[in-house]
Amino acid sequence: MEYQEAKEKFINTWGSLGSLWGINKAMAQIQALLFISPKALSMEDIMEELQISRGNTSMNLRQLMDWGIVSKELVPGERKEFFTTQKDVQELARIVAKERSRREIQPVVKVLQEVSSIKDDGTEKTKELIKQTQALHELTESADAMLNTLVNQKQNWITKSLVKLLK
Amino acid sequence: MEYQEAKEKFINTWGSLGSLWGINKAMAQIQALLFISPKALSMEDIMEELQISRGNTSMNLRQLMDWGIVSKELVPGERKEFFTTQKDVQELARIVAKERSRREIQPVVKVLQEVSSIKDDGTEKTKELIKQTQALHELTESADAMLNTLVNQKQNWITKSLVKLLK
DNA sequence: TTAAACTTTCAAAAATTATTGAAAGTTTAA
DNA sequence: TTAAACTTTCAATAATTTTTGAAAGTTTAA
Repeated sequence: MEYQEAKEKFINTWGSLGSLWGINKAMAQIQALLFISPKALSMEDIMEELQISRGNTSMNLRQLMDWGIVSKELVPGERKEFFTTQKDVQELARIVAKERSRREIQPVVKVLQEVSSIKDDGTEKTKELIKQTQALHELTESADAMLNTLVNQKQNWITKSLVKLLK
Repeated sequence: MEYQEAKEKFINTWGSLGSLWGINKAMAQIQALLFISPKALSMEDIMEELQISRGNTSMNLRQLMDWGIVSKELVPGERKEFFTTQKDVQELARIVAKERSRREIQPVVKVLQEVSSIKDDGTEKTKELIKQTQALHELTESADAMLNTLVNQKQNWITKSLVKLLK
C-alpha cells in the first residue's frame, strides 16, 4: 500500500467511525487529515484535499475548535489562517473523554437522578421504574467517574496496573 | 414528578442519548420501555406506548435481539410474542461493550494496523502518517483491551480497586 | 480611507436515515 | 386442510442531517 492509498483509507475510516459516534463525517475527516499532516493546513488545503465546500470546512473547523482539539496557528508572512490538531493521542483521548462526559453523560446522569427520586406510590410499575433507573444511575456515575479518573492523570497507579495486566 | 412524567422523561432521554451514539431513537426507546416494565410486553403494547408503527417496532425489536439485549418470552396461553430486556445493568453494560468492540472498534484497529504498516519511503509526510497511526493503533488497542477486561468479569480485583478508589 | 484577501453565515438543496403501512409470509387452533 | 392471528418485509414517504455556495462580514496592507 502506497502513501496516498494509506492516507485516504485512514481518513475515510476515521470519517465513518465519526458518523457512527455522532460526530459528522466532515468534522472527523478534517481532524484525521490534520492529525497525519506534518504541517499546519489552511482552509484551502483542507477543502482541496477532502473535496468539501468552504462553508462546510469553516463550520466544522469551528466545531473542532469548540471541542478544543484543533487550534489556529499563525504563519509569519501569511495572511490566511492555518490549523493544527492536538498530536498527542493521550492528550486527544483526554480531551474527547472530558468533553463527551460533559456534553452527553452529565445530562443523562441528571435525568436519571430526577427520575429515580420520584415518590414511591407502592405500585409495581413505580417500584420497577425507581429500581431500574437507580441502578442505571449508579452504573453511569461509576463509569463516568472511572473514565475521568483514567483520563485525568497521565500515569497513575491504576493505569500502570492495567498496563501491566494487559501485557 | 409523577410516574407517567418520570417514565416519559426516562424514555425520551434514553432515546435521544441513543441517537447521539449511533443507535436509532426507536430502538433506544423500546429498550428503555422494556427496561422499566415489570412484565414482558407484546408488540401491540410497545406500538401503543411509544406511538410507532408495527413495521418500525418489528425491525427494531429484531435489532435489539441481534444485539443480544432483548429476548422473546413465551406467555402460556397467549398466541402473540412478548419481549423483555436484560434487566441487570452490569450484564447490559457487558453486552453493549462487547458488541461495540466487535462491531466498531475491531474494524478500526484493523485499518490502523494496515495503514501504519506501509513502507517508509523516507518522506516527512509518510513518517508522520506512520507515527500517528501507530500511536492511535496502540491507544485503540489498549482502550479496547481495557474495556474488555473491565467488562468480562463480574468482580475482578481491578473493579474492586476502582470501586474502592471512587468512594 | 479603500480594496483585496480572507472567513463566516445561512437559506436552499442534496444526501442520508428513519418510519410507515399494506402486502406477503408464517404459525397455530380447530 | 383452512382461516384467523400474528410477524416480517420492503417500497414509498417523511424527517433529519449535512453540504453547498454566494452574500455578508472582517481584517489587513498600502
